[in-house]
Amino acid sequence: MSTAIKIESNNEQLMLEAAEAEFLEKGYSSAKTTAIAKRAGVTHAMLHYYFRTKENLFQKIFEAKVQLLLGSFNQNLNDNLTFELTVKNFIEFHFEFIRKNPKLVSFVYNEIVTNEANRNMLFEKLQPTVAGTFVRIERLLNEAISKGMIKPIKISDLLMNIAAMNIVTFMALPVVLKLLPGQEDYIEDYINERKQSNVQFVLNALRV
Amino acid sequence: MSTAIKIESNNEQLMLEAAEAEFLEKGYSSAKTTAIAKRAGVTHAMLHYYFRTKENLFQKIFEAKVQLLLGSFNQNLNDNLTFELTVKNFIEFHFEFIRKNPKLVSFVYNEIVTNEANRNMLFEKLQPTVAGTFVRIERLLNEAISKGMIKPIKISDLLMNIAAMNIVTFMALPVVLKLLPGQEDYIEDYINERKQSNVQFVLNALRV
DNA sequence: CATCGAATTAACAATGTTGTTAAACAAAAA
DNA sequence: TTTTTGTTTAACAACATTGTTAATTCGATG
Repeated sequence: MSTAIKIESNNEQLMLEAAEAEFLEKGYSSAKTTAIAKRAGVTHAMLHYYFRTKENLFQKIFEAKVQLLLGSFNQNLNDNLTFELTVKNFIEFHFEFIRKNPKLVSFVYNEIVTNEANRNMLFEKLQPTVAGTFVRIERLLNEAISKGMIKPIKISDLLMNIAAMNIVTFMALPVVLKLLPGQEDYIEDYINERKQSNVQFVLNALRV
Repeated sequence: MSTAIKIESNNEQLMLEAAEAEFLEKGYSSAKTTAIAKRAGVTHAMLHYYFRTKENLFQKIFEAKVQLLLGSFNQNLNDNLTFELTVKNFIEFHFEFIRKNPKLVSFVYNEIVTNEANRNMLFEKLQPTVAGTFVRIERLLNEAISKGMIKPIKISDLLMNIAAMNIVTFMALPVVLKLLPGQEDYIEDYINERKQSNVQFVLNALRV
């Protein structure tokens, strides 16, 4: 859950947790330091004593969240599996990561779209992590294609489609909740069905 | 482009256009009435004279944008086509709509997520429009499935996947722009390739 | 032209938001 | 106990943001 932020005092911990919740819910510009302080149960002067500025506090949270997001790409791809099974595992791993961190993607996305400095920060951290996984998957993909095991497709298209289908599952939750009125028990079913459906959809699209 | 908002004066027109741009770029809470006024070239008191509150002004824009978004579902489905061609047309129509209105989806999405009143408003307007198209497509889909022409799939999954794959094409633009540095000429190519790729991906996933 | 009403402006008011500061407080070291 | 150091609070300051109001301008109509 919580990432690599070192905590000295108890209040600092409380403020970081409150800031994380507030920033993830509302984004940088809509989050208010006063609201964060209230949420943490401290005076808002405390925030400034510990972090000086809203910007500083945000950077701590944002950096941790970027790390978390990038970490989700560090999957250990087992070379011994069939490509289909590799894809299945990849989709399910990604799906479960989004399920555990439902607000993460739209948070990071919004901040990199609205702030170029954040965008550049993401890209620096992205280079090593993704270059490794990306290249490995691309090699496996192209091997499978040249062996005639799956239909040709660009790795970027495949990854974008997988991410999109998984993410939309959770982005649509506010809508789904309205369409399944009252029966919040079915949400779990909806999510699990989407997971299977996504795997099958992609595998069907890839099969020759 | 511009929707069914009646304009009395020239300044009102300018303010509405400025508000539309500002709200679409920043969302309700980050958009500032002073910025909208400056953008329209009028004093900010003018905004309040014409619209009284930021909320009023926003509602006008938001309602128009919801209408526009819903209108994109009013496709005339030709019953005489093969289901594959119907799907192809549907994907391409949706893709082109998103291309023409790249900020629309994330704008409407953000506002309905963060504000329950907006969510309810959307749902009221959604009932008739979508119920028609949705049911028609579902019927065509189930016919094609029962004839063994395509693999079984839930209509909601199919539509969500199509929407997700199309939308992610444009959501990813800030990232793609960084990865294709300098050569903004290739953006057009990237978009057109995505369009074809999405159609093929979905059709491959559906084919028996 | 005079007048009426709508459009526009400048000034102000109220509240929200970020950030500072001096003083009070607490805990540990001398 | 006194000192010292870091923590916490209350009060304030500066600016932003939304909204109001009274005065002014402008255009049409008598």
